[in-house]
Amino acid sequence: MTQPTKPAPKTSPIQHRLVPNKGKNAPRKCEQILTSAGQLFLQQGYERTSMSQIAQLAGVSKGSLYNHFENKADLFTAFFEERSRTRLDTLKAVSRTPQPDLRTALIQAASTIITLLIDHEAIGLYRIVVAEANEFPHLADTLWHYGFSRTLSSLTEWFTHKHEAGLLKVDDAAFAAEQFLMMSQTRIVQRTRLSLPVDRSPENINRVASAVADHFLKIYAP
Amino acid sequence: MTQPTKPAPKTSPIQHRLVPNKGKNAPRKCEQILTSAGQLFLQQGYERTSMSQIAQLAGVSKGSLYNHFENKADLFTAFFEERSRTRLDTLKAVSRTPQPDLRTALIQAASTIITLLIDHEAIGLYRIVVAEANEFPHLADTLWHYGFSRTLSSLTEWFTHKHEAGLLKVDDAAFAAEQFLMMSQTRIVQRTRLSLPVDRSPENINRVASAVADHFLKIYAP
Amino acid sequence: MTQPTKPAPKTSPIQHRLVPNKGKNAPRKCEQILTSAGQLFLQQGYERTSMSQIAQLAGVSKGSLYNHFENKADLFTAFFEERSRTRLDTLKAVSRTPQPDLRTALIQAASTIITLLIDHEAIGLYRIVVAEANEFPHLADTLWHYGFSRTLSSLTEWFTHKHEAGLLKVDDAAFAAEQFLMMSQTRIVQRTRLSLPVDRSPENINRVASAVADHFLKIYAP
Amino acid sequence: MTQPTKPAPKTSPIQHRLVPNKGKNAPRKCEQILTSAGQLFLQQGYERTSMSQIAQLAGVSKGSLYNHFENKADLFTAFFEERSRTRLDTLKAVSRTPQPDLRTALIQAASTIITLLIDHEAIGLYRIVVAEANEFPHLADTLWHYGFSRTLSSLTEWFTHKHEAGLLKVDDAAFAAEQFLMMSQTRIVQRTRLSLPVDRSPENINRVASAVADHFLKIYAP
DNA sequence: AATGAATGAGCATTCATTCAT
DNA sequence: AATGAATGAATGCTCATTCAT
Repeated sequence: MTQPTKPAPKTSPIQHRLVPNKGKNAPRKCEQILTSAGQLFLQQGYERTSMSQIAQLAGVSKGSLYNHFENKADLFTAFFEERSRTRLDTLKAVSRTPQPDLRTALIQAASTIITLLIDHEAIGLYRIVVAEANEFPHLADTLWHYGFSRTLSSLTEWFTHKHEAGLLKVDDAAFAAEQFLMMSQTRIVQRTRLSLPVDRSPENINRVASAVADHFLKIYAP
Repeated sequence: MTQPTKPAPKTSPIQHRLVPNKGKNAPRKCEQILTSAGQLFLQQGYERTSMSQIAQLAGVSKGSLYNHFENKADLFTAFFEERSRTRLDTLKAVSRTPQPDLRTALIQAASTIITLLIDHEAIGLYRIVVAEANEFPHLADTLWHYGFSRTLSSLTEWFTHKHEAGLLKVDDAAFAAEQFLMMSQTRIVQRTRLSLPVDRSPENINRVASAVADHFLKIYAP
Repeated sequence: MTQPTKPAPKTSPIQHRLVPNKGKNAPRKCEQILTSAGQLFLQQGYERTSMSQIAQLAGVSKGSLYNHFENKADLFTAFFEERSRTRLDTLKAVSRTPQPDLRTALIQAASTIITLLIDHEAIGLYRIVVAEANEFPHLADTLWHYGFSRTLSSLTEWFTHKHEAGLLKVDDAAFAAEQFLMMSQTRIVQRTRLSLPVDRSPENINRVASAVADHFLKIYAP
Repeated sequence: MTQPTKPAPKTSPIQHRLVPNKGKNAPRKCEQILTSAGQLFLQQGYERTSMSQIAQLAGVSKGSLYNHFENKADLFTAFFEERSRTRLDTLKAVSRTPQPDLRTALIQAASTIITLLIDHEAIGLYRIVVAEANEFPHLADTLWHYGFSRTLSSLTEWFTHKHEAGLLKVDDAAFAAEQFLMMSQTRIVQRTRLSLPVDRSPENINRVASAVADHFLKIYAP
């Protein structure tokens, strides 16, 4: 390898090509930068992360950063979109797995949501959106678009289907979905976001998820 | 303790911050500084606010800042505690006003919570806590202590009382309180925090509050 | 020699710069670069013009610049020589057009000189020579060689001829030529060079030119 | 002395106070910076001079520069105005010294002008004005205001006086003044500005000055 | 207490130039 | 000949903090 900072060539024929890529190792630099930037942005936020730090962690020169991204804000946005897309992709799959009965399905859905939302990276992304809402208003759009929006659509569709099947009585399925998402954030997610001490064990997650499911059924039982 | 740059012994993370005051206008200076600092911190966050900016807005010299506060982090903490205390004081009054029937009381409580939480300053404080959770972990304690904690106690007490009166069937009043608080944040509060467009009219607040109350009653009706 | 970063032997400071040309559109690239470089150098000066800018304006890659020119200084010199040669060529033609009487001829000569010297590009070249006199001392030689030198020779020859014809009494024709050139720069040229507001209308040019001619005749009338 | 970089206290009760000055050594820092900046700007021009260089030469920290001047452009402007004012002050005194006869006076005036204009610093200031005419258009105004304008007024007044005394026949004294100034720049000044080799000996200056005087008299003799 | 000049480390960004492709 | 990613030094400037007055 002629490139000193890159230990292994990527052989996968399928790769994301967000950046023009002539040689075979061009995308690696870009990914490397994005990965390092992400690590730092998530940990320290936008302002506390310097371009020098990113360059150093990525093992490239400071000038290289500017060959791939116009400026710090651009790099930040690129990182955020990429992470939002790849990270939250799984959220939309909530409720996909078929379950014998509705209650079990709801518990599983709530449980999945909680688990996903207290994931280190999801917390970081949320933190960033809230922190930089004034400076980078479009981050919220991105997070909403790739994150909540899809989850909500998925849940809405699901509830509508159950409504038609007579298993639930949901007049405003969209609001119900939003409410379900919100109720799932009670205690564990909420406190985790504030870095407050909280029991995040699977047992506790399941306990909260069960309560959410039960309460949801009480509200929307036909 | 949790403050990064100042190892000084703080006997309690939450305490009333009083600056020695000899002359008659000494507190003026201090207040002036805190007010200006608050304005800027809430608007731009910790990192983006410089001591020079604060000094300029407060109309004092840069050096003066350091006569009243050890450093930037100390000033920041002082501002945050003062604002949390004075601002969120009202939150604890939720549910105080007596109402003819329970549903109306719940609607009013939810409505008050929503209105308080989407207030410009409350949003700013929340933003700051989330943004600086890594660097200033004690901010969350402060916010919790002065904010949610009291509201939750108040609600818990209320629900317990209603339970004993046979008007509700609440086994875990603390969880119910937390859930009520969370449900109240559906849609309006949640989206406002992300700076997403949302209808914040009194009518819509009331609509959401009513839904919260109805659903809460469905869950906890005896 | 006089070039700061390039020690390469130049047999003469002034020489025709020809770049090897194999294909048919090779000179195109070179010209394109020189044209774009010129545009930028004249507008912004040497330091403020970056190689990236030049490459972008010329529509070539940054690397290409270095295939045609050793470095920035070399490109700058090449541009300056080419422009000096092609631009100031016309200056030598001053006094060529035959006129019925001497006064008319002098007026026309002064008028031509003024018009040429306040031309946008001539001003730019002068500006550059003066600005970079320390860093690129040979620019002055080039400008002198292609510009003033020829004009002065032409004028000197002309005055000598008139002297021999008894129409003028010029003992030091070279000094007279230099003086004529200098007097022609009174007011209009001088102020234009400093970007000061000045009336550059043909009428005013003619007025100044007439004054120059009349005064010149008063000095050197036989 | 408490200040390490300042070897001697200024005791003079009269001093230029362009910058607020509470202590006794505050103005020194400012002067020190201006002096160093001037030295570098005159030598290398605006773009090639860096703030670091200035700070280093002045013996102050880079940050200090920004306590006294808003930015590089501001420092540059301050330097230029101060130099223009103090330097060219003497120019207005041209023609002040009484002389037995007009010719001698004219020679002396021309000689003074030439000597002043080929002074190292005057050349530098002129160079800077021409070089930065696009970026800093107000420099020309400053130079004109403090330099040529006053000289021209002085000469104009002088010529008018001689005209009224019947010693000259000058209809447009202002133009005559401008012409006298321009003629004085023939050869020596002109070439010096372009860094071209030229004989700058007092004898040669006197020779040119005499020619200027004689020719001027031929033009404007009554 | 109050001031504001001084500091020097750090910031984002640009630059001319190189070199493997 | 042409490309454009890579480099690392240098740029103008800001920052929290100190300290003599």
